[in-house]
Amino acid sequence: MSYHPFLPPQPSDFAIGAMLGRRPPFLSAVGCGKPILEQLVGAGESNTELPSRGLDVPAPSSHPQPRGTAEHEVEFEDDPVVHLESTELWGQFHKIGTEMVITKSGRRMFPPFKVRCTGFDKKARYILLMDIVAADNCRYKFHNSRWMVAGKSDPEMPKRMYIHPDSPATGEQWMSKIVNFHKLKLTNNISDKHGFTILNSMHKYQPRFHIVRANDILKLPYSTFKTYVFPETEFIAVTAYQNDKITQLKIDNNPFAKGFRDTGNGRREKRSEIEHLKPVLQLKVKDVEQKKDSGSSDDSSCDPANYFLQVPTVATSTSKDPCESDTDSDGEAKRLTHPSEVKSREMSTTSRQPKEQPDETLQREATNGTERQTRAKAWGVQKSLLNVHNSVLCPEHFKTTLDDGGDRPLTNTHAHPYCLPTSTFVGQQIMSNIRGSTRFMPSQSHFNFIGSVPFMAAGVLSPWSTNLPADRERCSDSGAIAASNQEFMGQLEFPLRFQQHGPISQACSLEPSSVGLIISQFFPYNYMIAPTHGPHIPAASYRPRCRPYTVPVGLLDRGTARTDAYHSKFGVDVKGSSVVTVPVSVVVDSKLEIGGGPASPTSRPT
DNA sequence: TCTCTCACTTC
DNA sequence: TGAAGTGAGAG
Repeated sequence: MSYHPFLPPQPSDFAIGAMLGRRPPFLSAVGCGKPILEQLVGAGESNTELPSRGLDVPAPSSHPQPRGTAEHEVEFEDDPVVHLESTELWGQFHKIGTEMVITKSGRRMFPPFKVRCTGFDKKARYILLMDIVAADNCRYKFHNSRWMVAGKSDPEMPKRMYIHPDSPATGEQWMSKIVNFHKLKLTNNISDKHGFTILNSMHKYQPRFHIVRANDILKLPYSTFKTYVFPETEFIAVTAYQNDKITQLKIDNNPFAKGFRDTGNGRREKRSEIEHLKPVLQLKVKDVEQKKDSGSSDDSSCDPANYFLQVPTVATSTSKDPCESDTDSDGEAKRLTHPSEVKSREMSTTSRQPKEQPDETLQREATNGTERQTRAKAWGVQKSLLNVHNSVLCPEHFKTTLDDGGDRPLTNTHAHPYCLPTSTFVGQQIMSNIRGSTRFMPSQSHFNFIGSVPFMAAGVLSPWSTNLPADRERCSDSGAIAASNQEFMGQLEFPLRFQQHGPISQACSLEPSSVGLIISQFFPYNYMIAPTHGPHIPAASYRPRCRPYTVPVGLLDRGTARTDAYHSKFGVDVKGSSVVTVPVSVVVDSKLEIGGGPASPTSRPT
């Protein structure tokens, strides 16, 4: 069975659509906390059993074979299995409700997205990619210590797909290392020119991992995609942390935030101490001055240490047990590769909590909420609060994905990706399926003349990129957004835009005259390819300051994917069998992360 | 809600 | 040594 990302969704597309940005009918406001897995297999496949406690898995035979066309059956002789690393850590975050900070200058994800791959054909070459798609069509707010739906989502940001900088590499190389996507950066800057992944704040997202068997990035648009989703990596993008527990978890686990750990000598304590010291110091200085004026002095009173001793201990809302030593200076590598340590940390974290009564917690959190509102009022942004629906998302919605609510650690099942069966996407299909485009209508000739299409640089307008604010305005209400989406789907228009040239730190784009032009017209992503990649792409094809191609909304994410996701039995990694299409604008690092292999001379060990 | 600066960290 | 990655906090 195959589908095309630009064709109207099929009835069975609901579940994946939920994850890919299309609002699923069962994921509406109240009580929408169905497990993602349930969403995945429940909507379109009514006869599909849900994995009870993560153990029972629908037999693959009960699902339509998610492979692509027959020709791809032949093409794919491998059987990739993907395992998410740091599942313990992801699980800890997921239980609370993972938040990822997005900034204008770009922020990394933490926990980092890392996978371990097996089942590759050792000799074949693969391209590994990652993208982040909207998990639903909702905007959220953090209210009363919970994430709640706060209305319809804002218009989608331009989609970008991140190609792992080692791509393409042989299966042997990929399998020899943990594939790390920590260089991927998140931003809320819609006009970002670095190739960062652009997200909307206060929206929920789901990272996806893709495997493409191809020996050349230029072949991406014609290649078969195998897509993997790890529900525990779902997160809400924020410009500032909302949940103190997430903040503390990040501080506890991210080496770069070590300075904020209570047990360290970090700035948090120092700054707090200084803040508390200020009045004391001022008084003391005053006192000293007065004494000086009176002709006397007190050396001891001039010793800052004495002032320090007079300052009460600073307590934070998420204070840790002072007895807990800070032995995590080894960095994330060690931390993330020792689940037992992570687990013990989790227990340690838990052990800190009992000192605080639930009521106190609620009271404190409510107070925090009040403080936030007060602050919001002060800054005159209360209107956003007045405009929410207050629809309550299942309070445990983050927890429900794979957690059966029992004692089973999230890790047990979180390691298993859920393949997203999709379909095969080839150029001819595009040709036969696209209709009604009025702008940059792809034609067969585009394919025939790949490589000879003139370079069309900056300046081509698109309502999906720089015009997005206008679109946002037009879609100021949910109906308009839906209408907008519908309009886009209905017209099947493929506006194209080549962004202006600009500095690119995270990635560079491919010279559009080769294949980018074609790609940019068909795929709702930016295609950004690193200039430093191996011998597979002629150096002449790269233009370091070249632009990514911004193409609008994720059509794939608008209901074109199929729903019959499935996963393997508990304890067994899921085999990739989804075949998506459509990459699109792909972002690639200029630095390599997995590596050391012969085909990746510039790579370095993780 | 968001942006910016700061002091701290890792690498 | 310095670039880059952190959350806190002010605005």
